[in-house]
Amino acid sequence: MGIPANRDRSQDALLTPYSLKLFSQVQTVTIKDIAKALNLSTSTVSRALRGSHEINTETKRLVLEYAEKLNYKPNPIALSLKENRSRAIGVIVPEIANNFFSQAINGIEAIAYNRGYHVMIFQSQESYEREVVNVQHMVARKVDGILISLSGYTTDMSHLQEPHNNGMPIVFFDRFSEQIDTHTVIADNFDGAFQATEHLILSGRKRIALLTSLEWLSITQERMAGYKAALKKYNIPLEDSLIRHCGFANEELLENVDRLLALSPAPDAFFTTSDRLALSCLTILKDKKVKIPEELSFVGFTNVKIAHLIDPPLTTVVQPAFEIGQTAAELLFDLIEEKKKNLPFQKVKLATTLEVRNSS
Amino acid sequence: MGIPANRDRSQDALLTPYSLKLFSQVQTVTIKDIAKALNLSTSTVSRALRGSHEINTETKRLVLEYAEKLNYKPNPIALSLKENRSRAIGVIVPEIANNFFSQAINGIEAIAYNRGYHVMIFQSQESYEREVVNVQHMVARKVDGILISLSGYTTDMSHLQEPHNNGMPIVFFDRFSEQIDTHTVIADNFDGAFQATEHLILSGRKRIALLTSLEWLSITQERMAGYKAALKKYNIPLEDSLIRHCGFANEELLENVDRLLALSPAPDAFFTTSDRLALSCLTILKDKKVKIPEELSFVGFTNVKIAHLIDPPLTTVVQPAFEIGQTAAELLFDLIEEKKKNLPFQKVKLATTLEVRNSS
DNA sequence: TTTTTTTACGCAATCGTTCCCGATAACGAT
DNA sequence: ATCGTTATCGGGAACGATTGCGTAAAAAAA
Repeated sequence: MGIPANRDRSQDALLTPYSLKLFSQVQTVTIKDIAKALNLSTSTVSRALRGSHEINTETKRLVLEYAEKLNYKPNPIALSLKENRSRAIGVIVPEIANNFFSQAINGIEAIAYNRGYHVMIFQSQESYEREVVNVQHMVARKVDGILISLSGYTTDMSHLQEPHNNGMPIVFFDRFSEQIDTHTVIADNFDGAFQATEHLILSGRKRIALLTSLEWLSITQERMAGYKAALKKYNIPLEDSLIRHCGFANEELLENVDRLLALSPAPDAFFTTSDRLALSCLTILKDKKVKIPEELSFVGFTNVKIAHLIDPPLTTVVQPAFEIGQTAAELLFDLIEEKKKNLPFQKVKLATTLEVRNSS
Repeated sequence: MGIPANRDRSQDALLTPYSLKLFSQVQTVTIKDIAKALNLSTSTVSRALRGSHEINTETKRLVLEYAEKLNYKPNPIALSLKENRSRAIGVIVPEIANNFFSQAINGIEAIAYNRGYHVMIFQSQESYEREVVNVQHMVARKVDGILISLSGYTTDMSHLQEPHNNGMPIVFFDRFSEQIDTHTVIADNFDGAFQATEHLILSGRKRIALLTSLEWLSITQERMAGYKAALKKYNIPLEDSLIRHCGFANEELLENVDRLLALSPAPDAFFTTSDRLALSCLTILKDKKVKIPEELSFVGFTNVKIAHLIDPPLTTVVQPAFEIGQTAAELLFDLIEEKKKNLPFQKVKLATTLEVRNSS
């Protein structure tokens, strides 16, 4: 009986709980508020706020003062919508609970904050699907650029290829893919692995097991190559059964360690090429009462801060994580600000250091 | 002379350098594109996309199909601008390179992703100023809620008080302040410290030094209280000189350790109540060749994953970091979605566990 | 004094989306 | 024949900020 079609909506409005008004939004001062208060147009206020010369000095003063008084802050979302950018960069790492990555993030943030950019951090949790979702979210949120270290299971690159083709600046660090032509920043994985292996050889080890990450990862390939090169230099025959690839499950690692220890002759050294592997592997070996370094030398490839506190103090290849983050961020900003836009893409390689301790 | 007002724009398009098209923006399909292509209005398309009943089934099908084909994704920025929300929550922690916090973040993300929210992670780096900037940025970006563990130097709360008063849902975890009335999730710091101290007492220690964080922090207060309660229970006199507060600089810690060791009689146990303190302190003690646990028992309050690998294996109070993150996130979503809006704010306390190892 | 220039501001479009109103049929009921 | 319903859809105003263009008045040049 004469009930309008939108009855529900008006009722909704009436039924809106008080708390919604109270809780739903943080009111902010807008340029419009300032304009109304000072009897100016929004365009004038806008120009005054950015100090345009075509605004009267007195007017500018009025606007600036009033804006200051009301604590006016420009709405970054409105700006993003208008300008298709966000003054933020996105970072994707497999996990932040990993010293290498958290240090790299610190390096990135150091550079970004200096340049007035914000950093959005995402974890792929070593999941390809999560990585895709994160990339899409970042793109949708109009980040000005992306820094990424690929998840362990990322082989298809179309989620990065598409934004890359459309002009989104992307820089790889640590784990990269050749499929996308852009800047890359990595530790000198080859040399790090070479040094570690050479160190083990020079300390008398001959059957050096290599426990390494998923085979197709760039870091795995490079570290494996360094290992092989060192063996070759010292004429030690390469034995495939000494090389084991591990995913991210602990059982997998346990099985691989078992197989290695079951070899005869058994290996006399373990070189594990990641944070996670090194520590989990050490745990397993200690459980098995393997004496380190007497029965087995042990070298890690990790950035744990407390390698020296471990029993035995852990010999480890350390990556310049902070610097890697810094460099990657700098290269990204070069792309974003199109400084050196005609220069070819670089592959920056930063030196690792071998910290020799008692475990080898 | 009859030049239309929008002449500039068409010229712009012509004058737009190629590189701008190439580099500046990732083009996306909008609702307008779909409307134009299908000869519909944007409102119809919008409604069709969200399955409104007042759109013809056939029209809906057309729109949905076309949107699918062009891979239409709604622009979250436009939505945020319109709806004053972002479907994202913000997290601020002192530092992510800390197992407790990174585990808590994982707990938060687990809950958030289930609910279809994104998580924005920020570090205060134990700096009050950074914390303020981060909070403001999150508020400006219209996060739907904030999870925060306060920086070590945050005493003034106005940066949180203001958004809180304006209805921004905020939940504290780990480090909180009584100044803001909202949900809080913490480990049972009192009980954790009590257990650790009691454990030391029962194993025969009498002069237990407490190395703890900045005095005014909630966690410090609680842990100190637990320590004192345990002493009292066993009638051990409280000695102020055994309690030392440390900031975040290493020299400060070194000085405090020196003073403790110089006491006579010297302490026979160290209880350090944070990740950072425990590990740095252990490093110092090992440098000084202090024998643990013979000369000195040592208990930490940390979430390092490799406490068992340390020499000596570290006795430690472990906080349920992941669960703390989960619980905090759940409470935040309760606030956001106004489920239990009339319930009083809770202070959730989750049990810690004492993992006894050789260092004590 | 007349013309030109400068100064200082407002108008309106735009970014992508939603949603409040209308508008226009078709249809059945009076 | 008139009217109210219902089903479908479009117009246009928001959200907050920027910016090209137009233009009045004031200042400068003629």
